[in-house]
Amino acid sequence: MTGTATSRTPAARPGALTEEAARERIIAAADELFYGRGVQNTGMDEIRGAAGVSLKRLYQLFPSKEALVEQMLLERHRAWTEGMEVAAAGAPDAVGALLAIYDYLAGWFRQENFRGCAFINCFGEMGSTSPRIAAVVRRHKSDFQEFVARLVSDAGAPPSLAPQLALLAEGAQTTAAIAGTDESAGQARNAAQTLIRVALTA
Amino acid sequence: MTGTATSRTPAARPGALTEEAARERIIAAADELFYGRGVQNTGMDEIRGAAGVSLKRLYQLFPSKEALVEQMLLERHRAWTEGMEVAAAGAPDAVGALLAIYDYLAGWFRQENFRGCAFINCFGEMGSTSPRIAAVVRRHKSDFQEFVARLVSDAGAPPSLAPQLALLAEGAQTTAAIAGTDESAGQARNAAQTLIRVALTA
DNA sequence: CAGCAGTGAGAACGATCGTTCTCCTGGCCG
DNA sequence: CGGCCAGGAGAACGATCGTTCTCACTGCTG
Repeated sequence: MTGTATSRTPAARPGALTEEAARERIIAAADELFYGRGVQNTGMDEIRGAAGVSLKRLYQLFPSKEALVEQMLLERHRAWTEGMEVAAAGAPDAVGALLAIYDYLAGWFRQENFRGCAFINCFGEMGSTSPRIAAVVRRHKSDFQEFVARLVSDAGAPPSLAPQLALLAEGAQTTAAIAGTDESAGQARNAAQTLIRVALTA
Repeated sequence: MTGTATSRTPAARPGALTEEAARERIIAAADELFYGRGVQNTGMDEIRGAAGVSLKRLYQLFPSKEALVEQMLLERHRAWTEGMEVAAAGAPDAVGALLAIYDYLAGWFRQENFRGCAFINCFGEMGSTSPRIAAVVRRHKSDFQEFVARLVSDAGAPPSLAPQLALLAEGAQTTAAIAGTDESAGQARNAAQTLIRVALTA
């Protein structure tokens, strides 16, 4: 606003990172550390080190730790939504799309850095002190509910099936995180199959 | 050990609390504060204030914050197990006992201080840094799995039903916590009813 | 009655951490 | 070529917090 008319992008500095690149590296570092170790067990200094930026740059792009957590959750939400939609789109039919949810979860659970749902973890850690974070988490969960409801509708099943299938997915996530195994995905898938079959033949 | 032969209980001091009473008050305060606000958002000083004991006494009874968290979780585990067993025992038959799980959850969700499963919350907050806490959480969840498995066996249903019903209970807890409503209990109950019916008529 | 053991109240300590500030270096524009 | 602005590295600051220590007191024991 107050700049001169020639507000060129400083961008292409040789040794330095472009703003976009710095943003991405910071978010990636925040995701790995916050998710892997917990938000409160990770200092901003560690994020800086892992991202390879200066503290100044870090605070220039994200005004506070809370804002960084929020942005990393939003990015995770984007990736989750995209992953779910791709998985559903690859299924042969509407019922297959619903079951694909649990196959997607199974693949996630098998990743060695899997530590449960980042949203649930952050909610437990900051939900009571940060309304912004709590809102992002609620939004994520309600978006997932809507996603499942859409697939249920496509399959021609009654709407009451959707929250039931969502509960199975939620339970599978926390169970896999705590037990440290991926079997809950298959169990949820089997239960979902039964519920879908009954709902469709009613 | 090194005390004199007359190791009497100092117990009945007029103004002071007995060791047992202090323990209970501390655990109660820890439960309320740790659960309501998160472990890391609660200082030992606040626990002391809420329990009405001195810091010295507090550290004498619980050698560290981690130990206090562990003991409060163990107490919660006891209360949860007892509540579940009472709820199941009050049901007319084995299927009713399984469904009573979700009624018990519904009652819990409606409590105004409900903030999700304390074990999941603590796991997210300390699971990666405290093996002791992680172990208590895993034990709690596996005990619940066994409890459900026993009821499923009593009902004459195949063992594969048990983890499915447990997933519904887990999902209902996190969903209720984040959404702030109790409807997930009813949804889980309905889904459970369907799964049980199918499992028994197979 | 003298002494001691345990206690309450709270100060003190050491560490951590979120955030800001200082200093310095190196391109870019005029 | 000289001033200027952006950025990097890291020190510094202020607050919080887990844990321990000090000190005065009280009720019991011998």
